Amino acid sequence: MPELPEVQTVVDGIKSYLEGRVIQKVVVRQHQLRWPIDVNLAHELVGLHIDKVWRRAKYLIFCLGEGTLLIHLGMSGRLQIVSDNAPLKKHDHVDLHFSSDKILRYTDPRRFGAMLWTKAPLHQHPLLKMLGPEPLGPEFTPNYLYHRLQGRAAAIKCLLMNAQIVVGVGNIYAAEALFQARIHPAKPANLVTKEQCSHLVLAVQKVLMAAIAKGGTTLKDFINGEGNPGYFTQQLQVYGRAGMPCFQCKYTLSNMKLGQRSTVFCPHCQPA
DNA sequence: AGAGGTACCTGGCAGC
DNA sequence: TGCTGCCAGGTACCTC
Repeated sequence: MPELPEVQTVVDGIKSYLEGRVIQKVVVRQHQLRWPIDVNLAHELVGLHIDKVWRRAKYLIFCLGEGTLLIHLGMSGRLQIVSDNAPLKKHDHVDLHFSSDKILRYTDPRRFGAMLWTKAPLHQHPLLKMLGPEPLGPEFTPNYLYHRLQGRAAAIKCLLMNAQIVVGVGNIYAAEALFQARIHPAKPANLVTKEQCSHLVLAVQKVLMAAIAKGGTTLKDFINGEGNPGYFTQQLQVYGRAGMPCFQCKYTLSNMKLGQRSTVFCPHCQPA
């Protein structure tokens, strides 16, 4: 499942190939993603030059001169550079062709992803303008987090996953960061202390950077088109380990639902 | 405005 | 074996 580290890995992997190329042809086999792909997408994109490929939150952003292609991988999306005669699989929804024998292929079994074309300035785009700071950027500081949590009674984990507070922290990394910071996931956000905010900011950055470092491994699979979903799993301390002993204290890890999401934590290391 | 719930979708798995 | 039902996940949108 693509979280921020994997999206970053995808960007790092494809940008050097894509930047400077001109889109020659677009094939859309499945329009029904999270939002339907514009029926004119192919018509709009053909002939455009890819100036820049970058990431904001979990969105991949292709700057194409007169407009922008926004791609979200949702839960199960993949972007691969493959040979133009690579065999077509069931959920290969979109291909971008260039003046070479390689294509960019978008695959997404669960179709929670999105591919949107916009000519509006990016800072005004409704999907981007409400986003909080990047977790690895200079704005995400203990002070910032502490102030954003004031007056909020919701569980800290829910706010950590709220993209208006900070982007890119999904269910896995929220659980891992709270464990590292030794904060109970259900703790009301306004009761999290300044000191805990310091630990939490560091923990979020640490788990994300560790995963990005591991993403290098994923990158190979990604380029080879083999796909290995097991990345980073060896390093997970709590996620997916409910009922198993805590690596730190051997206490049995608990599971609870917060915001409809399963949340694993250690009742001993993360006291209420 | 904030909090909680729902919808979208499919593969994988448990239980019958 | 085959069916049913639940779960996982990100995020916009709806309701209270």
